[in-house]
Amino acid sequence: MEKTRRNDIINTASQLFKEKGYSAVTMRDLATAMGIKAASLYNHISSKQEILDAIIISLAEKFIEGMELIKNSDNTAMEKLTLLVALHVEMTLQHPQGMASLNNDWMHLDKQRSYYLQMRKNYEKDFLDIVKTGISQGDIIDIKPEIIMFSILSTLRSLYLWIPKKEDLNTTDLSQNLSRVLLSGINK
Amino acid sequence: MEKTRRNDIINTASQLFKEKGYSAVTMRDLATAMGIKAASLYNHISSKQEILDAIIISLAEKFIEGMELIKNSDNTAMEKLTLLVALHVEMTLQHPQGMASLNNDWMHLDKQRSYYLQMRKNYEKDFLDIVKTGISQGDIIDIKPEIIMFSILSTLRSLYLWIPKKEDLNTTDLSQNLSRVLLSGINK
DNA sequence: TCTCTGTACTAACAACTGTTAGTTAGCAAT
DNA sequence: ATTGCTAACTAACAGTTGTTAGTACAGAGA
Repeated sequence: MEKTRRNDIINTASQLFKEKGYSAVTMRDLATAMGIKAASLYNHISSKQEILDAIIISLAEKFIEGMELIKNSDNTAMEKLTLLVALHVEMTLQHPQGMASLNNDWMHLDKQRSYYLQMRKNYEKDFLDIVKTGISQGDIIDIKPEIIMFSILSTLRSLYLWIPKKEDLNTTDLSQNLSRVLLSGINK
Repeated sequence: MEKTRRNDIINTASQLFKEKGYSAVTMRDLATAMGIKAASLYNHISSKQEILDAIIISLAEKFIEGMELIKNSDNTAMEKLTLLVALHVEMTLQHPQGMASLNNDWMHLDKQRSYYLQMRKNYEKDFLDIVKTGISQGDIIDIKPEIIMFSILSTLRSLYLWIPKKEDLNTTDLSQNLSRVLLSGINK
Protein backbone atom coordinates (compact mmCIF):
# COMPACT_ATOMS: atom_id res chain seq x y z
CA MET A 1 0.00 0.00 0.00
CA GLU A 2 1.57 3.24 -1.17
CA LYS A 3 2.28 5.98 1.31
CA THR A 4 -0.27 8.61 0.32
CA ARG A 5 -2.20 11.18 2.27
CA ARG A 6 -5.33 9.18 1.59
CA ASN A 7 -3.81 6.10 3.18
CA ASP A 8 -2.66 8.15 6.16
CA ILE A 9 -6.26 9.12 6.72
CA ILE A 10 -7.52 5.58 6.36
CA ASN A 11 -4.91 4.29 8.80
CA THR A 12 -5.69 6.97 11.35
CA ALA A 13 -9.38 6.24 10.93
CA SER A 14 -8.73 2.55 11.57
CA GLN A 15 -7.17 3.37 14.90
CA LEU A 16 -10.05 5.58 15.95
CA PHE A 17 -12.63 3.06 14.73
CA LYS A 18 -10.94 0.42 16.81
CA GLU A 19 -11.15 2.55 19.94
CA LYS A 20 -14.71 3.82 19.65
CA GLY A 21 -16.35 2.17 16.68
CA TYR A 22 -17.29 3.69 13.34
CA SER A 23 -20.43 5.53 14.47
CA ALA A 24 -18.81 7.21 17.44
CA VAL A 25 -15.93 8.66 15.44
CA THR A 26 -16.74 11.98 13.79
CA MET A 27 -15.01 13.52 10.84
CA ARG A 28 -13.87 16.23 13.23
CA ASP A 29 -12.33 13.60 15.51
CA LEU A 30 -10.52 12.16 12.55
CA ALA A 31 -9.38 15.56 11.34
CA THR A 32 -8.07 16.49 14.78
CA ALA A 33 -6.12 13.24 14.92
CA MET A 34 -4.61 14.14 11.55
CA GLY A 35 -3.83 17.68 12.71
CA ILE A 36 -6.09 19.30 10.11
CA LYS A 37 -9.68 20.54 9.78
CA ALA A 38 -12.61 18.30 8.92
CA ALA A 39 -13.27 19.90 5.57
CA SER A 40 -9.69 19.22 4.48
CA LEU A 41 -10.29 15.50 4.66
CA TYR A 42 -12.51 15.79 1.62
CA ASN A 43 -9.55 16.67 -0.57
CA HIS A 44 -8.51 13.04 -0.15
CA ILE A 45 -11.62 10.99 0.49
CA SER A 46 -15.13 11.49 -0.73
CA SER A 47 -17.10 10.37 2.32
CA LYS A 48 -16.86 8.79 5.73
CA GLN A 49 -18.53 5.74 4.30
CA GLU A 50 -15.75 5.34 1.76
CA ILE A 51 -13.19 5.07 4.53
CA LEU A 52 -15.03 2.20 6.14
CA ASP A 53 -15.46 0.48 2.79
CA ALA A 54 -11.75 0.75 2.08
CA ILE A 55 -10.79 -0.73 5.44
CA ILE A 56 -13.19 -3.63 5.50
CA ILE A 57 -13.40 -4.74 1.89
CA SER A 58 -9.66 -4.88 1.31
CA LEU A 59 -9.18 -7.01 4.42
CA ALA A 60 -12.05 -9.31 3.58
CA GLU A 61 -10.65 -9.85 0.09
CA LYS A 62 -7.25 -10.72 1.52
CA PHE A 63 -8.87 -13.39 3.67
CA ILE A 64 -10.68 -14.78 0.65
CA GLU A 65 -7.38 -14.97 -1.23
CA GLY A 66 -5.70 -16.71 1.68
CA MET A 67 -8.51 -19.20 1.97
CA GLU A 68 -8.43 -19.89 -1.75
CA LEU A 69 -4.75 -20.82 -1.53
CA ILE A 70 -5.18 -23.00 1.51
CA LYS A 71 -8.25 -24.90 0.48
CA ASN A 72 -6.80 -25.74 -2.93
CA SER A 73 -3.47 -26.80 -1.47
CA ASP A 74 -2.30 -30.37 -1.15
CA ASN A 75 -2.65 -30.75 2.59
CA THR A 76 -4.63 -32.74 5.14
CA ALA A 77 -7.55 -31.08 6.89
CA MET A 78 -5.54 -30.62 10.07
CA GLU A 79 -2.66 -29.06 8.14
CA LYS A 80 -5.09 -26.72 6.46
CA LEU A 81 -6.45 -25.64 9.81
CA THR A 82 -2.91 -24.95 10.97
CA LEU A 83 -2.40 -22.80 7.88
CA LEU A 84 -5.62 -20.93 8.62
CA VAL A 85 -4.38 -20.15 12.12
CA ALA A 86 -1.20 -18.77 10.60
CA LEU A 87 -3.19 -16.73 8.08
CA HIS A 88 -5.20 -15.04 10.83
CA VAL A 89 -2.13 -14.40 12.96
CA GLU A 90 -0.30 -12.78 10.05
CA MET A 91 -3.27 -10.71 8.99
CA THR A 92 -3.81 -9.50 12.55
CA LEU A 93 -0.17 -8.58 12.99
CA GLN A 94 -0.18 -6.65 9.74
CA HIS A 95 -3.54 -4.92 10.20
CA PRO A 96 -4.32 -4.87 13.91
CA GLN A 97 -6.66 -1.88 13.75
CA GLY A 98 -8.49 -2.80 10.60
CA MET A 99 -9.40 -6.17 12.08
CA ALA A 100 -11.50 -4.37 14.65
CA SER A 101 -13.64 -2.73 11.98
CA LEU A 102 -13.90 -5.97 10.07
CA ASN A 103 -15.32 -7.61 13.18
CA ASN A 104 -17.41 -4.85 14.67
CA ASP A 105 -18.35 -2.29 12.05
CA TRP A 106 -19.30 -4.31 9.00
CA MET A 107 -22.97 -3.62 9.69
CA HIS A 108 -22.33 0.02 8.88
CA LEU A 109 -21.33 -0.82 5.35
CA ASP A 110 -23.88 0.46 2.87
CA LYS A 111 -23.60 -0.54 -0.79
CA GLN A 112 -20.78 -2.98 -0.05
CA ARG A 113 -22.67 -4.70 2.73
CA SER A 114 -24.03 -7.59 0.68
CA TYR A 115 -20.69 -8.10 -1.03
CA TYR A 116 -19.03 -8.34 2.37
CA LEU A 117 -21.67 -10.75 3.67
CA GLN A 118 -21.24 -12.95 0.62
CA MET A 119 -17.50 -13.13 1.20
CA ARG A 120 -18.02 -13.93 4.83
CA LYS A 121 -20.50 -16.65 3.96
CA ASN A 122 -18.12 -18.20 1.45
CA TYR A 123 -15.24 -18.07 3.89
CA GLU A 124 -17.22 -19.85 6.56
CA LYS A 125 -18.44 -22.44 4.07
CA ASP A 126 -14.88 -23.23 3.00
CA PHE A 127 -13.80 -23.36 6.64
CA LEU A 128 -16.65 -25.71 7.49
CA ASP A 129 -15.87 -27.97 4.55
CA ILE A 130 -12.32 -28.39 5.77
CA VAL A 131 -13.56 -29.36 9.23
CA LYS A 132 -16.07 -31.79 7.73
CA THR A 133 -13.38 -33.41 5.63
CA GLY A 134 -11.25 -33.82 8.72
CA ILE A 135 -14.11 -35.52 10.50
CA SER A 136 -15.00 -37.89 7.69
CA GLN A 137 -11.36 -38.87 7.33
CA GLY A 138 -11.15 -39.61 11.03
CA ASP A 139 -8.61 -36.92 11.94
CA ILE A 140 -11.07 -34.71 13.80
CA ILE A 141 -13.49 -35.77 16.51
CA ASP A 142 -17.07 -36.35 15.46
CA ILE A 143 -18.71 -33.33 17.05
CA LYS A 144 -21.05 -30.94 15.22
CA PRO A 145 -18.61 -29.29 12.78
CA GLU A 146 -20.27 -25.90 13.36
CA ILE A 147 -19.18 -26.00 16.98
CA ILE A 148 -15.62 -26.82 16.03
CA MET A 149 -15.47 -24.07 13.45
CA PHE A 150 -17.11 -21.58 15.76
CA SER A 151 -14.68 -22.34 18.52
CA ILE A 152 -11.60 -21.91 16.36
CA LEU A 153 -12.87 -18.96 14.36
CA SER A 154 -13.97 -17.01 17.43
CA THR A 155 -10.49 -17.14 18.83
CA LEU A 156 -8.91 -16.18 15.52
CA ARG A 157 -11.31 -13.29 15.02
CA SER A 158 -10.56 -11.95 18.50
CA LEU A 159 -6.81 -11.98 17.99
CA TYR A 160 -6.77 -8.24 17.29
CA LEU A 161 -7.80 -7.63 20.90
CA TRP A 162 -4.79 -9.40 22.34
CA ILE A 163 -1.95 -9.23 19.89
CA PRO A 164 -1.17 -5.52 20.39
CA LYS A 165 -0.64 -6.12 24.10
CA LYS A 166 1.82 -8.92 23.64
CA GLU A 167 4.91 -7.67 21.94
CA ASP A 168 7.01 -10.46 23.33
CA LEU A 169 5.61 -12.90 20.82
CA ASN A 170 6.76 -13.29 17.26
CA THR A 171 4.50 -14.54 14.50
CA THR A 172 5.82 -18.05 14.38
CA ASP A 173 5.72 -18.63 18.12
CA LEU A 174 2.20 -17.33 18.46
CA SER A 175 1.03 -19.30 15.45
CA GLN A 176 2.50 -22.52 16.75
CA ASN A 177 1.23 -22.12 20.28
CA LEU A 178 -2.23 -21.19 19.08
CA SER A 179 -2.41 -24.12 16.70
CA ARG A 180 -1.37 -26.42 19.48
CA VAL A 181 -4.03 -25.07 21.86
CA LEU A 182 -6.81 -24.80 19.31
CA LEU A 183 -6.25 -28.11 17.59
CA SER A 184 -4.84 -30.44 20.20
CA GLY A 185 -6.50 -29.04 23.29
CA ILE A 186 -4.95 -27.99 26.52
CA ASN A 187 -4.90 -31.13 28.62
CA LYS A 188 -1.96 -33.46 28.86
CA MET B 1 -36.04 -8.91 36.80
CA GLU B 2 -39.49 -7.45 37.26
CA LYS B 3 -41.63 -6.76 34.23
CA THR B 4 -41.71 -2.96 34.20
CA ARG B 5 -41.87 -0.42 31.43
CA ARG B 6 -38.31 0.53 32.27
CA ASN B 7 -37.13 -3.01 31.74
CA ASP B 8 -39.06 -3.20 28.48
CA ILE B 9 -37.08 -0.24 27.29
CA ILE B 10 -33.77 -1.67 28.42
CA ASN B 11 -34.50 -4.98 26.72
CA THR B 12 -35.53 -3.32 23.49
CA ALA B 13 -32.42 -1.18 23.66
CA SER B 14 -30.28 -4.30 24.11
CA GLN B 15 -31.60 -5.70 20.86
CA LEU B 16 -30.94 -2.50 18.96
CA PHE B 17 -27.49 -2.10 20.50
CA LYS B 18 -26.67 -5.61 19.39
CA GLU B 19 -27.64 -4.86 15.80
CA LYS B 20 -25.96 -1.48 15.33
CA GLY B 21 -23.98 -0.69 18.44
CA TYR B 22 -24.71 1.89 21.12
CA SER B 23 -23.59 4.97 19.21
CA ALA B 24 -25.59 4.21 16.08
CA VAL B 25 -28.87 3.74 17.96
CA THR B 26 -30.72 6.99 18.56
CA MET B 27 -33.34 7.63 21.18
CA ARG B 28 -35.79 8.05 18.30
CA ASP B 29 -34.86 4.60 16.98
CA LEU B 30 -35.47 3.17 20.41
CA ALA B 31 -38.76 5.01 20.80
CA THR B 32 -39.99 3.82 17.41
CA ALA B 33 -39.13 0.25 18.35
CA MET B 34 -41.19 0.73 21.51
CA GLY B 35 -44.05 2.28 19.54
CA ILE B 36 -43.81 5.65 21.34
CA LYS B 37 -42.10 9.01 20.90
CA ALA B 38 -38.54 9.73 22.01
CA ALA B 39 -39.54 12.18 24.72
CA SER B 40 -41.77 9.57 26.35
CA LEU B 41 -38.76 7.41 27.09
CA TYR B 42 -37.68 9.95 29.67
CA ASN B 43 -40.64 9.10 31.88
CA HIS B 44 -38.87 5.82 32.58
CA ILE B 45 -35.17 6.39 32.15
CA SER B 46 -33.10 9.48 32.79
CA SER B 47 -30.59 9.23 29.93
CA LYS B 48 -29.33 7.07 27.10
CA GLN B 49 -26.18 6.55 29.11
CA GLU B 50 -28.17 5.06 31.96
CA ILE B 51 -29.53 2.36 29.66
CA LEU B 52 -26.06 1.25 28.67
CA ASP B 53 -24.94 1.29 32.29
CA ALA B 54 -27.87 -0.89 33.32
CA ILE B 55 -27.19 -3.44 30.60
CA ILE B 56 -23.47 -3.77 31.04
CA ILE B 57 -22.95 -3.43 34.77
CA SER B 58 -25.60 -5.95 35.77
CA LEU B 59 -24.15 -8.53 33.40
CA ALA B 60 -20.60 -7.90 34.51
CA GLU B 61 -21.62 -8.29 38.14
CA LYS B 62 -23.31 -11.60 37.39
CA PHE B 63 -20.08 -12.86 35.85
CA ILE B 64 -18.16 -11.77 38.91
CA GLU B 65 -20.60 -13.65 41.14
CA GLY B 66 -20.31 -16.76 38.98
CA MET B 67 -16.54 -16.61 39.05
CA GLU B 68 -16.53 -16.15 42.82
CA LEU B 69 -18.52 -19.36 43.27
CA ILE B 70 -16.39 -21.35 40.87
CA LYS B 71 -12.99 -20.26 42.05
CA ASN B 72 -13.83 -20.92 45.68
CA SER B 73 -15.35 -24.31 44.92
CA ASP B 74 -13.71 -27.60 45.71
CA ASN B 75 -12.79 -28.62 42.17
CA THR B 76 -9.74 -29.29 40.05
CA ALA B 77 -8.59 -26.64 37.60
CA MET B 78 -10.01 -28.56 34.66
CA GLU B 79 -13.35 -28.94 36.42
CA LYS B 80 -13.39 -25.25 37.13
CA LEU B 81 -12.78 -24.49 33.48
CA THR B 82 -15.68 -26.74 32.57
CA LEU B 83 -17.85 -24.82 35.01
CA LEU B 84 -16.74 -21.54 33.46
CA VAL B 85 -17.77 -22.78 30.04
CA ALA B 86 -21.18 -23.63 31.48
CA LEU B 87 -21.41 -20.21 33.13
CA HIS B 88 -20.82 -18.42 29.84
CA VAL B 89 -23.25 -20.65 27.96
CA GLU B 90 -26.00 -20.03 30.52
CA MET B 91 -25.39 -16.31 30.65
CA THR B 92 -25.43 -16.07 26.88
CA LEU B 93 -28.65 -18.06 26.60
CA GLN B 94 -30.32 -15.87 29.21
CA HIS B 95 -29.02 -12.53 27.94
CA PRO B 96 -28.11 -12.95 24.30
CA GLN B 97 -28.49 -9.28 23.39
CA GLY B 98 -26.89 -7.81 26.46
CA MET B 99 -23.76 -9.85 25.83
CA ALA B 100 -23.20 -7.88 22.65
CA SER B 101 -23.08 -4.59 24.55
CA LEU B 102 -20.86 -6.11 27.21
CA ASN B 103 -18.38 -7.06 24.51
CA ASN B 104 -18.60 -4.16 22.10
CA ASP B 105 -19.97 -1.09 23.84
CA TRP B 106 -18.23 -0.99 27.20
CA MET B 107 -15.97 1.79 25.92
CA HIS B 108 -19.03 4.05 25.83
CA LEU B 109 -19.54 3.75 29.54
CA ASP B 110 -18.85 7.01 31.28
CA LYS B 111 -18.76 7.13 35.08
CA GLN B 112 -19.03 3.34 35.34
CA ARG B 113 -16.19 2.72 32.93
CA SER B 114 -13.46 2.26 35.49
CA TYR B 115 -15.70 0.06 37.64
CA TYR B 116 -16.36 -2.14 34.65
CA LEU B 117 -12.69 -2.32 33.74
CA GLN B 118 -11.81 -3.29 37.29
CA MET B 119 -14.32 -6.14 37.21
CA ARG B 120 -13.00 -7.29 33.88
CA LYS B 121 -9.44 -7.20 35.15
CA ASN B 122 -10.36 -9.21 38.23
CA TYR B 123 -12.27 -11.74 36.17
CA GLU B 124 -9.33 -12.32 33.88
CA LYS B 125 -6.95 -12.57 36.81
CA ASP B 126 -9.08 -15.26 38.43
CA PHE B 127 -9.38 -17.05 35.12
CA LEU B 128 -5.64 -16.93 34.61
CA ASP B 129 -4.97 -18.21 38.13
CA ILE B 130 -7.11 -21.25 37.46
CA VAL B 131 -5.17 -21.98 34.26
CA LYS B 132 -1.86 -21.52 36.06
CA THR B 133 -2.91 -23.89 38.81
CA GLY B 134 -3.84 -26.46 36.18
CA ILE B 135 -0.43 -26.11 34.61
CA SER B 136 1.54 -26.37 37.85
CA GLN B 137 -0.46 -29.43 38.85
CA GLY B 138 0.30 -31.07 35.51
CA ASP B 139 -3.26 -31.23 34.23
CA ILE B 140 -2.80 -28.53 31.60
CA ILE B 141 -0.04 -28.32 28.99
CA ASP B 142 2.83 -25.99 29.77
CA ILE B 143 2.12 -23.22 27.27
CA LYS B 144 1.96 -19.52 28.13
CA PRO B 145 -1.19 -19.42 30.29
CA GLU B 146 -2.25 -16.14 28.65
CA ILE B 147 -2.60 -17.91 25.32
CA ILE B 148 -4.70 -20.66 26.85
CA MET B 149 -6.98 -18.20 28.60
CA PHE B 150 -7.25 -15.99 25.55
CA SER B 151 -8.19 -18.92 23.37
CA ILE B 152 -10.94 -20.17 25.67
CA LEU B 153 -12.25 -16.77 26.65
CA SER B 154 -12.46 -15.51 23.08
CA THR B 155 -14.73 -18.36 22.16
CA LEU B 156 -16.89 -17.91 25.23
CA ARG B 157 -17.19 -14.17 24.68
CA SER B 158 -18.26 -14.69 21.09
CA LEU B 159 -21.00 -17.14 21.97
CA TYR B 160 -23.65 -14.46 21.67
CA LEU B 161 -22.96 -14.29 17.96
CA TRP B 162 -23.75 -17.94 17.38
CA ILE B 163 -26.19 -19.13 19.98
CA PRO B 164 -29.23 -17.27 18.60
CA LYS B 165 -28.79 -19.00 15.25
CA LYS B 166 -28.68 -22.49 16.71
CA GLU B 167 -31.97 -23.31 18.33
CA ASP B 168 -31.41 -27.01 17.96
CA LEU B 169 -28.99 -27.02 20.86
CA ASN B 170 -29.93 -27.13 24.51
CA THR B 171 -27.74 -25.69 27.22
CA THR B 172 -26.30 -28.96 28.42
CA ASP B 173 -25.43 -30.26 24.97
CA LEU B 174 -23.74 -27.07 23.94
CA SER B 175 -21.88 -26.80 27.22
CA GLN B 176 -20.60 -30.34 26.97
CA ASN B 177 -19.57 -30.12 23.34
CA LEU B 178 -17.85 -26.82 23.88
CA SER B 179 -15.97 -28.05 26.92
CA ARG B 180 -14.83 -31.04 24.96
CA VAL B 181 -13.60 -28.94 22.05
CA LEU B 182 -12.06 -26.18 24.13
CA LEU B 183 -10.38 -28.34 26.72
CA SER B 184 -9.51 -31.60 24.98
CA GLY B 185 -8.95 -30.33 21.47
CA ILE B 186 -10.46 -31.54 18.27
CA ASN B 187 -8.13 -34.27 17.10
CA LYS B 188 -8.58 -37.94 17.79
C1' DT C 1 -65.60 12.99 43.37
C1' DC C 2 -60.91 14.19 43.80
C1' DT C 3 -56.31 13.27 43.52
C1' DC C 4 -52.26 10.73 42.40
C1' DT C 5 -49.55 7.98 39.44
C1' DG C 6 -48.08 6.25 35.19
C1' DT C 7 -47.58 7.03 30.58
C1' DA C 8 -48.06 9.28 26.61
C1' DC C 9 -47.93 13.57 23.65
C1' DT C 10 -46.19 18.17 20.96
C1' DA C 11 -42.86 21.59 20.53
C1' DA C 12 -38.65 23.14 20.98
C1' DC C 13 -33.55 23.76 22.33
C1' DA C 14 -28.61 23.92 21.59
C1' DA C 15 -25.09 21.14 20.12
C1' DC C 16 -23.23 18.22 16.85
C1' DT C 17 -23.27 15.67 12.36
C1' DG C 18 -21.41 14.87 7.43
C1' DT C 19 -20.64 17.55 3.76
C1' DT C 20 -20.13 21.51 0.24
C1' DA C 21 -18.51 25.93 -1.69
C1' DG C 22 -15.15 28.98 -2.32
C1' DT C 23 -10.57 30.39 -1.39
C1' DT C 24 -5.55 30.35 -0.55
C1' DA C 25 -0.73 29.04 -0.44
C1' DG C 26 3.33 26.21 -1.74
C1' DC C 27 5.63 23.70 -5.09
C1' DA C 28 6.91 21.38 -9.53
C1' DA C 29 6.71 21.36 -14.41
C1' DT C 30 6.05 23.82 -18.62
C1' DA D 1 6.30 33.63 -15.51
C1' DT D 2 2.35 30.76 -15.85
C1' DT D 3 0.00 26.83 -15.02
C1' DG D 4 -1.79 23.13 -12.46
C1' DC D 5 -1.69 19.99 -8.63
C1' DT D 6 -1.82 19.05 -3.74
C1' DA D 7 -3.44 20.15 0.48
C1' DA D 8 -4.85 23.19 3.62
C1' DC D 9 -8.28 26.84 5.27
C1' DT D 10 -13.01 29.52 6.78
C1' DA D 11 -17.80 29.64 6.62
C1' DA D 12 -21.87 27.69 6.20
C1' DC D 13 -25.69 24.28 5.15
C1' DA D 14 -29.46 21.15 6.39
C1' DG D 15 -30.38 17.36 9.05
C1' DT D 16 -29.91 14.74 13.36
C1' DT D 17 -28.78 14.29 18.18
C1' DG D 18 -30.05 13.85 23.33
C1' DT D 19 -32.84 16.13 26.21
C1' DT D 20 -36.29 19.42 28.56
C1' DA D 21 -40.70 21.84 29.40
C1' DG D 22 -45.25 21.76 29.53
C1' DT D 23 -49.44 19.31 28.86
C1' DA D 24 -53.07 15.60 28.55
C1' DC D 25 -55.50 11.56 29.71
C1' DA D 26 -56.77 7.10 31.69
C1' DG D 27 -57.15 4.28 35.65
C1' DA D 28 -56.69 3.30 40.78
C1' DG D 29 -57.37 4.44 45.56
C1' DA D 30 -59.19 7.68 48.92
